[in-house]
Amino acid sequence: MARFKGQAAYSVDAKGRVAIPAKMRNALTPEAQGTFTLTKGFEKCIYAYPQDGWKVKEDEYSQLNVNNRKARHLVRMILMWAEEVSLDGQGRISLPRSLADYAGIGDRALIIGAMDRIEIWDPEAFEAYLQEQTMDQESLAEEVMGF
Amino acid sequence: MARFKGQAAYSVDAKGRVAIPAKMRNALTPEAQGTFTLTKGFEKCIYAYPQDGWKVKEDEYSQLNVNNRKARHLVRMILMWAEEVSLDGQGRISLPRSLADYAGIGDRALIIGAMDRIEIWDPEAFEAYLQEQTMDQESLAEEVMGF
DNA sequence: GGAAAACTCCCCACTTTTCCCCACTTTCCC
DNA sequence: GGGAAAGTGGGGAAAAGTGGGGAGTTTTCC
Repeated sequence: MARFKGQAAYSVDAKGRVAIPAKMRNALTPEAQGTFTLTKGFEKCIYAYPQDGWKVKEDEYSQLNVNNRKARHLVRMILMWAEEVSLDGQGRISLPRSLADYAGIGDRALIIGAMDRIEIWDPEAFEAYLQEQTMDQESLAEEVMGF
Repeated sequence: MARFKGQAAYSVDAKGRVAIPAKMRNALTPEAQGTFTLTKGFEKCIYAYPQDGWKVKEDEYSQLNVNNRKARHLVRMILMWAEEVSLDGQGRISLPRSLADYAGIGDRALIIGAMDRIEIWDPEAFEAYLQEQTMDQESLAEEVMGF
């Protein structure tokens, strides 16, 4: 499965298209077939899963208990915003209006590799997100990874 | 896995390239394939992990739970600055602008071997770092290793 | 129901950046 | 001292990024 890393800012053209960084395109496995599934991120951004990685996510959701009201709601919320997009000849995808609006994306987008997914942010929204995060990286690493 | 040691100062050319000392290049295992992953160091410098060493780090991060807010943040902070670079025919790598800026690197760079990684410093920033460290080496060794 | 607008998915064209290769200088080491 | 390896610099081809045209389809709205 592809592992994404790095970050770069790209322009979003009048047609709502953004380039996916070449480094991330090259990290895609052939199984992904140049296709991503986009969904709402937990933060104010768009998550883009390569097709093969999304399959795994779907399997996880399908194992949730349908008899649990909260689980049903979660699956709805995630799937209702999911949309499949493919790279065009120039290595771009087009952002669905609804998701771009949710993430507050205008004519620039910040693209961040985050392991199994790519995140697409409005540059200013990302700045704001960073401001909210108070914990320094060393303490965070200590708490999360526990050493 | 490679173990790096020693230090040397090199020039950074107009294209942002620095030579990796031959001694460190020779210490690389074939598995590294002449490739490094660069990230922000905890101090004001760039960390360069050989590809095989970085793989181990990445495996740790991939096991973090994406449904945990702090874990998501940590992965973002680490991976967004991570960039893969390869040695060119002359044994150089090119420093991404963003990381060079973070480390304050201009036209000279100090390259230091630090076990499983290489550190790339601005010579003056390293001087300043040394000034800040007040504890002498003997007491340091006692505190860190003398249990 | 039909025209206009919007959207999608192909292209092609241009600019900028990256990277690969060649050449020269310096250092190292026998 | 001489050859090889290491370090430094730059030119040019190829790739990446950006913008737009236009055909075909769908949606909107009168």
